[in-house]
Amino acid sequence: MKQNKPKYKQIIDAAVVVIAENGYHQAQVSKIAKQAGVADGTIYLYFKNKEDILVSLFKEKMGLFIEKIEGETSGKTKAADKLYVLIEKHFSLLSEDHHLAIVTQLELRQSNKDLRLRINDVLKGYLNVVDSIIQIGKETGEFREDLDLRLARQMIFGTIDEIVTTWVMNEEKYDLTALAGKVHHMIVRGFGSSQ
Amino acid sequence: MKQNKPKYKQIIDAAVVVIAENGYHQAQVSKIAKQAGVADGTIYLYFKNKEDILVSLFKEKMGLFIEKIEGETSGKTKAADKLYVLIEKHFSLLSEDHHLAIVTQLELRQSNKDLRLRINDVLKGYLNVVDSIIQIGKETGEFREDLDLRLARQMIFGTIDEIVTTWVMNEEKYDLTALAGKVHHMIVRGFGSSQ
Amino acid sequence: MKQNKPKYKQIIDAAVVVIAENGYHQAQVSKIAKQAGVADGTIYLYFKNKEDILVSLFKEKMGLFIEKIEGETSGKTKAADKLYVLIEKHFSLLSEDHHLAIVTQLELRQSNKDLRLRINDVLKGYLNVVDSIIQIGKETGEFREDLDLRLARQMIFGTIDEIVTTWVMNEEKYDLTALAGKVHHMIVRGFGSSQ
Amino acid sequence: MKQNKPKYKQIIDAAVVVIAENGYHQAQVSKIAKQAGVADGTIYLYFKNKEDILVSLFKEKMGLFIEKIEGETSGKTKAADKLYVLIEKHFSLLSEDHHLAIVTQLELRQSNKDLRLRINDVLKGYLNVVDSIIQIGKETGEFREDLDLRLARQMIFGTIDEIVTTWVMNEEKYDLTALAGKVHHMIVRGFGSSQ
DNA sequence: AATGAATGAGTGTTCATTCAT
DNA sequence: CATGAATGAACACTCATTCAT
Repeated sequence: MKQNKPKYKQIIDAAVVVIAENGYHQAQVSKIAKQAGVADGTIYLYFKNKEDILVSLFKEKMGLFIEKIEGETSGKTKAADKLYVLIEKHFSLLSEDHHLAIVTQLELRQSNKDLRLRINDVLKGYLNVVDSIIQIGKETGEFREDLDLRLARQMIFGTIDEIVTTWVMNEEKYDLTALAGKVHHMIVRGFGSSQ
Repeated sequence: MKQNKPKYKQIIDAAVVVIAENGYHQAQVSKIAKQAGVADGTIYLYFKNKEDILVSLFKEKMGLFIEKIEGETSGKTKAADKLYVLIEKHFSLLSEDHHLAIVTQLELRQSNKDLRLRINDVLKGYLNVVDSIIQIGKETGEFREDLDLRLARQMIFGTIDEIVTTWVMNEEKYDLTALAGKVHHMIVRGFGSSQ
Repeated sequence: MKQNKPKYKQIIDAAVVVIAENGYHQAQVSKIAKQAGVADGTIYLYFKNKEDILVSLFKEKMGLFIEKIEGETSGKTKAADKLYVLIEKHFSLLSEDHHLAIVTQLELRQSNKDLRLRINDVLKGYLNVVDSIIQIGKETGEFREDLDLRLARQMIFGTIDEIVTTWVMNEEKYDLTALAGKVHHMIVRGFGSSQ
Repeated sequence: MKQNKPKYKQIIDAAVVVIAENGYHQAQVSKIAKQAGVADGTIYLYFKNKEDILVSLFKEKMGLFIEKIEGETSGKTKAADKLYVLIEKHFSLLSEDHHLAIVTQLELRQSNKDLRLRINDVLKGYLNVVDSIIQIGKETGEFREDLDLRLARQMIFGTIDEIVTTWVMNEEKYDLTALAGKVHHMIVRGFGSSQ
């Protein structure tokens, strides 16, 4: 398994650093190799081509991301609590990894359509977690019965993603994780004054 | 004012078509020139460089977009009604312009950080409309007093944007405008069952 | 017609020089461009890719070659005389163009199968001239009636080509053209002594 | 002697197969190693470098080739008969070894000048056989006294080689060996009608 | 104003060879 | 003897921009 060889992870971590610090279009393979401390050619012993590095990067990092979030949400029973944990964890995980936040929110989005389609595939794992939370909420009566699953999922992901992206673009000047409560409340209770 | 000369608009419209049909990275200046029916060099009499075409494109189209939405929302008194109109109009305007939808939702996002910052500047006009609706809602008591303006804005924009992007990626297979009501309800009332 | 533009010929002539002096595998596009006094990119305004330069080179040069030989042979009536002129002209034309001789006899043969097939296509023009001479000879009774056209053609071309190649590999140390008479005699009369 | 170790021949035979099936430029050392059933590095225990494989290949195969032809020709007394046997054997040996025919006639010619010079060295053994036949013919009066040894040799080799190459390029669709008689007659008696 | 020929900087990938095990 | 992971040099081609006409 190539995934277990140390150089595989070494190169992926190097790619995150290089992309975060130089931008997507300035992340040449030779720069990644140098950062990883290997020769250019060595990259191609572990990855089919440059795109494969980027997809693998996203898979590895997003895989861990989803795992952690799944682990945390499974500790809660109520859908609303699960949702809170998801938001809070999403924010905190990216707050803790400056480079990864830049890469996933800004740089990787500059990739071409093919790459973005493959990235979206990986994202499906995350969206499945979201879906199951909504489903549970509907079943327990916490959420409206007539809630549209797809739209609800898109609202949750769209809101979280937009908030994180703005935070990254603002150079992470404020405490993202601290916003989790308010965001959670907006999603669950909406804008309306409680009457 | 160059903006009033016929070739200015001609080139921008050509850019929309070329980018929509070929993708951002295959939208060479020479292709845009050909589509516009002018020589390559002529482009540079109206635009400083390629980036300038894209920013101008976004400004022109988004300007019209904002104008129309502002016009429609001003016809409503209540914040919730204004918000509904904004969502409905946002969906319908993009539904009506296939090329523009592809360009703004998919292709232009592949641009580099600089260009995206300038695009965000243009977007501020739209976000101001959103802000004023939220503000009105808070003042009239329609919306919660403690609603965080920035977060609310990000939720509205993030939700709408994610829904439109998914719709475009799904090749616009379903009726986007028909979703306005549900989306509006989710935003204003949240997921919670009405108690 | 691109073929009439001065830079087209300029680049082809540069390619002949560069290949002759550096060898096929050391004839980089940038070297050819430099020799031609144009920018690298200019090459691609006149040629589809590197292979296209080489095929065009062969077409142009071999085209002239065939034209001249056809012109000279048509001045003779008897097949044997035509054949003599063909051999003599073949030798003298390559004797006069040192660079071309190296390129066609040694360097261009290092190309891959695809390119060689396209080169063979061009050669067909030359072989047609040979064929028509043999045909005439057979019709006039100068040559044996049962002479196999294909084999005779291959003997003529194989002999001439081998002699020229050896001469080029020996660094053109002797007078090639002076050999025409003997070669002609060997082909027409064979090795046999008195008949 | 490395030449006697089993892996030496194993690698050479692998090279013939790989070059014949993939072409000269697609015959990577790693592919040859795989075909030979050894590790890449093992190649370098038996050969100085890649070029050495090819030269050795040519030496081994051409050595056998010359041996066989020498053996057969020595069984004849008259020069013309020896020449016939040489042509017939040359054709039949290559007809029997499809891979070798492709490698010697098409693929190995794509090598660079250095390699071709070393290949020519090996070829000298073959040309010496040809020379001795011509010499004998001149001495016995079978061939013209004033026959130019070098040109006669080049005619014989050039003719045979061209005929074989064409046959290989035509995917060996016809019986090559059957042509020996006609070719022999053309060389010895020429094109002229016997009067 | 309009043209379009010319420019030239920039980069992913292959593969012969080495050498520590 | 044998291995095979690691090396790193080398190059065709694109395309935004310019400027002489």
